[in-house]
Amino acid sequence: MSVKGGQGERQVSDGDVDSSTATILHIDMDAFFASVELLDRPELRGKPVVVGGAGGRGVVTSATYEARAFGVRSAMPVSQARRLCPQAIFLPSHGAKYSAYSRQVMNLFRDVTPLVEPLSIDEAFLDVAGARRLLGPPGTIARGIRERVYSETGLTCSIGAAATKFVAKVASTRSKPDGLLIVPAERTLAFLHPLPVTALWGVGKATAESLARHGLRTVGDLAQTPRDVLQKWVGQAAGGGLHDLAWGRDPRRVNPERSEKSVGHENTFSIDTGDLVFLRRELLDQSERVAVRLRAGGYSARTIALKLRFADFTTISRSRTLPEPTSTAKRIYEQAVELLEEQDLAGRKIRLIGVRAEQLSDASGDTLSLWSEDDAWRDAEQVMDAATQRFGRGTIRPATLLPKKAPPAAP
DNA sequence: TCTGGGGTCCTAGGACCC
DNA sequence: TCTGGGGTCCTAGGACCC
Repeated sequence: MSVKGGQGERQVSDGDVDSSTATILHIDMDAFFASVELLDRPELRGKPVVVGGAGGRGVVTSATYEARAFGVRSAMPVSQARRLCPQAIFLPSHGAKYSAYSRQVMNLFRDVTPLVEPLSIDEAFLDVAGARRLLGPPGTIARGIRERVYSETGLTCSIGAAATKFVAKVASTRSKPDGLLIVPAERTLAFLHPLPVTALWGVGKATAESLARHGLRTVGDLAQTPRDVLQKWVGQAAGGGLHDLAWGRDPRRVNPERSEKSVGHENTFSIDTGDLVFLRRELLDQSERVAVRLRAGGYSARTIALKLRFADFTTISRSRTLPEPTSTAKRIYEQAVELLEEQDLAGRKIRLIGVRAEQLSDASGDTLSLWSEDDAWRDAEQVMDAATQRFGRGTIRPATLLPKKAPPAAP
């Protein structure tokens, strides 16, 4: 039996498979950013299209399957992608557009069940156990979602259905693109054990190499290795986790209410710099963005972290925990600058700087009431003035999210 | 080949407390 | 004199994911 999809029909799972035990769906949009771009550029359909950061230092964020055929992959430097596939069409990212489509499909999922856990901008887990009475078995629900996603957005997605989150995730990956793969509970081990260890969520380059040194290449190999031996090789949590996953054990529930644990912004410069005035100005901009997002989410942060990446790509982070939580740009900026100025840069050039707010809590009772947006504005102006003196007026791009002169509305 | 920006989670050592 | 044991917090770094 084939699965009705968007652009074609693709058979992945056996037609008569009983999906009743595969109540967790993992839904993953296909080549999401590139596919969204194609909606506006239908003439590019069927061609290699690459979405990536503009400028000399960009990486590929999304590539059509036609581009992947040339070896183009996500996270690859755009310069390398150009060499692999010179005829590809390279497009810049449009983040706001992707967010809008993301919201649309997530809301569509919530029509099926409230138990939707978004994992990233283009994927989510759904627990459809409770939706079965109304909507039928998970396989039927999944086919319905795939049709609705395509008819309402013109985008295709792939769905894995299984008894656990982790197997559903592996299944959706193996069904790509534009596919559906159902793994009934009783077929879990037969499905998992032949797969390479790299198919497991959390096994990347380093872990795969470490496992290979011990002769472990498949999930079945992992399952046959005693748990404590695995833990010795790759660490307590990772080893135990891998052993559980290799046996299909994954008790994690679909959690629709997961909250953020940190909020940050970072920026890689087109040219490495050691100029402190420029770096402070960048920190101010980033601190503003972080603060705005904290307040929008109703959060305060107790820890502020600074991230620096040097010209040689070595990366350091320095963090400090505050006496009390904050959601103000001023405090965040002050901490970040303090951490920056404590570093002995010794003339080293910097390619990236970033700020992150950690240890988030509900904002009630935080320091926002003690601080006015006017304070932040004056503070911002001082830094901007210094930067303008240093670089000249025309070269300073305004910090886009500096507080407006109008005071914030009282809560 | 020359490496983005958004995150999560884990480890490990030291401080500190009981 | 030679030195426990556990728990929690803080910090730095790194693997990993999309």
